Amino acid sequence: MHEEFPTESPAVVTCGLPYANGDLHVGHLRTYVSGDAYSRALERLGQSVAFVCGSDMHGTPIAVNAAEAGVDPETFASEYHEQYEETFPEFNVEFDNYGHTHDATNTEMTRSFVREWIDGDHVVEKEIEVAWDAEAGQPLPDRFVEGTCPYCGERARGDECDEGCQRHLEPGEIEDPVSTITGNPAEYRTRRHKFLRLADFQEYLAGFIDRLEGTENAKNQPREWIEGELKDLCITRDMDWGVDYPAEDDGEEELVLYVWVDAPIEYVSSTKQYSERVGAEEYDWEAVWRDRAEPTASAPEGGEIVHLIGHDIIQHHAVFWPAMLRGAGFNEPRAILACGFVNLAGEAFSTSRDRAVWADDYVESGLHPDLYRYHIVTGSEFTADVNFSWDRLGERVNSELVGTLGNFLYRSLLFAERNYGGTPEAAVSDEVEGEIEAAMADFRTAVNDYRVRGLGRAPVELASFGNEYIQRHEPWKLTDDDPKRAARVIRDCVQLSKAIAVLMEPVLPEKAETLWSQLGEDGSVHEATLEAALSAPPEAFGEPSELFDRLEDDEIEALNRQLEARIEAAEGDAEAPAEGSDGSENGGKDGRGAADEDADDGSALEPIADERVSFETFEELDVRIGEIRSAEPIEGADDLAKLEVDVGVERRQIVAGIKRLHDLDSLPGTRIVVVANLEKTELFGVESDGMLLAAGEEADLLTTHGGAEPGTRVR
RNA sequence: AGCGGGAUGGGAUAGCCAGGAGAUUCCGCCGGGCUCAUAACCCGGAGAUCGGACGUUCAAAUCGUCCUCCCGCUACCA
Repeated sequence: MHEEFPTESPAVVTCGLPYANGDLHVGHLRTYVSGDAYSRALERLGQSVAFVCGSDMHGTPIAVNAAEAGVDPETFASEYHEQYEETFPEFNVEFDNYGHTHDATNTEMTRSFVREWIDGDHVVEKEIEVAWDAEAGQPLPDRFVEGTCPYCGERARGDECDEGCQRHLEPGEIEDPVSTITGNPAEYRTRRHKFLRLADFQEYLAGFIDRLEGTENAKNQPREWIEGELKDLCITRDMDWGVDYPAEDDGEEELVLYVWVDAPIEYVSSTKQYSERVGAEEYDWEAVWRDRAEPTASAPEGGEIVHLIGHDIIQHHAVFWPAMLRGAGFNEPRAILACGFVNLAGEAFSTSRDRAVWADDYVESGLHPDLYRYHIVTGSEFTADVNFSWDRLGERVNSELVGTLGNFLYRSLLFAERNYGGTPEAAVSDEVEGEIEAAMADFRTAVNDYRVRGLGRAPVELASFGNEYIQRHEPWKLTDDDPKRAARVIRDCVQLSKAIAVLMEPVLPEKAETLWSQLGEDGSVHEATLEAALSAPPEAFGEPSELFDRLEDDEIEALNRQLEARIEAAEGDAEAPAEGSDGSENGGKDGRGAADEDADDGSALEPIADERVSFETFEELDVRIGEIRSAEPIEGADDLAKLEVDVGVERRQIVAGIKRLHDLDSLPGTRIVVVANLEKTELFGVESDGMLLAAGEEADLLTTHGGAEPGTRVR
């Protein structure tokens, strides 16, 4: 549907904005390295391309964490912004422009988007009830309120019943709301908010999703939203940290735009900044982003917009974002590439528990950035989740980069330099030329199919062919007997080396540049196009050196030990989940704080509550001995089991979260302790009439010591 | 619950959209070769009923239906 790369019109490649609220880890870097590699690959094809990004500076978590740290949000976010700017180049991720959402370009751009929506009559105002913390004197947006789900009775966050029925909750719906900031009950106040009427774009989005290219997950997942009913998107928040809503009258001065409004617009702003720096003749941001053709009903005209993101934010990019662009008369994304997450031993990183491999860890390891790049880009399919392991990285570096790639290049160039002082005079064989052409074709296909992984494999496969080729022709035996043939073989190997340099540039940019100069080339491989793979290298070049060093076992072991110790500390320990581990500097990273469910996992004992309850209050609980009669898992639920419990006077059906923690078959006959007069509720569609008591994360069931019969009251 | 992704020799992973001999690459294992090269490189071998069942087809890892298990998303996590 879209024209193949390279196209006449300019392209822009973006990466999801890092949220300026914590340190970067190797999971984040997967996206940025992939984006960098993809953008470089487009350049090798001769595509005009800008690679842009910026820090996401707004939103409630930053505001709250800044307040906790006693600084203003701008200072707080700017520190992380500056840190990111330093970190990316350490991984050879080189943005053409790296801005942030709080700069003037983005603030103005965002407001102009919103004005377009208002002019196009896509914005509606509604009065909604928002949760309010009287003590803190502030509204409680989104996750800063917790309470009880009105539908299923489970504990829920303000915006979503995350533990129970999974329903999205509108502001005001949640029962017994409590502020996660102060722990006080939240009250409700009526506020006027602005909404983007997404339904206006329903039909447009249906067409868009059919045109969208990229990874399968990005093309398929949004269909659920687009084909369903699109709710109005609340685009304002009661805060003072953010981009001010462009007020046309009084009374809205306190509203800022929702962080997901100004964040993606930074893609446009950052491109504009790049354009302004290099000049519009060199790169014109409007030619990319503006829909300048007659706005036909279907596809707009413009440049090629390619977004690389983590697969957690597909919806924002494939539903809200194109609607936002469309509503403001902008071009739409051509492709979205959504990558999988990096895990540790099958489990997600937990930044709050320091269960992660941080960008700094890698930098401090002294390993070359290109090694990480190669490993993360080629180690698995882009969309798949992947386990990070130093062992695996070491194995692949030693066998593929040192053994196959580095070794071929070194033996070829060393042989060429010693015997011919550079490139021997001979023609490249048809076989080798064909092999290089095939590799080039694979590379082009990988770019056009958005297979980032394919980019890194092409050079190693060519080197593998080279090793086999040089072995088959044994030039070291030919130098005396048949010098002409030897020269031809080495000429072939030198050409393969040059082709490898070009092909490896996207994934291994710094190493490719070193190889380029070893070949005696002037200029930079970063300027070369794919065709250079077939042009002759300079006649003379100097003695090469090994491009990659072997990673020694003890080096890897040391990194492994560090990581294992950290995982252990994160899992088992009682000490120091949040504030603890490495002091004040870490305070920011724990920012998601109370809302972060994995922060309070099997950790320190919580203090006994200060507030005492009266004996009468206690008496209100009817706690009884029960005996489990049957226990069966609830299909589809991860943790829930349906129990039938004999409480003496009657039998009760009780749902409990013990599916994974106990062997259900062995439970019948077990005496347990039950709160018998708890309100009935429905969990996962199954009625639960009572609650069994269990201790701790492992749900250690409370039972009896003597022979108390079912139905006996517990006091 | 809905949606998305996944299950492939001992481990890790390709292949699936466009069906064509049981399949890629890396690690590990066994045997051989070579010595220009970083104990590297090259060749050969053992090892898998491609998660399960049914179906479509001359032909299924690949297409369809159902099932099991894992991971993720569901509007503030890359």
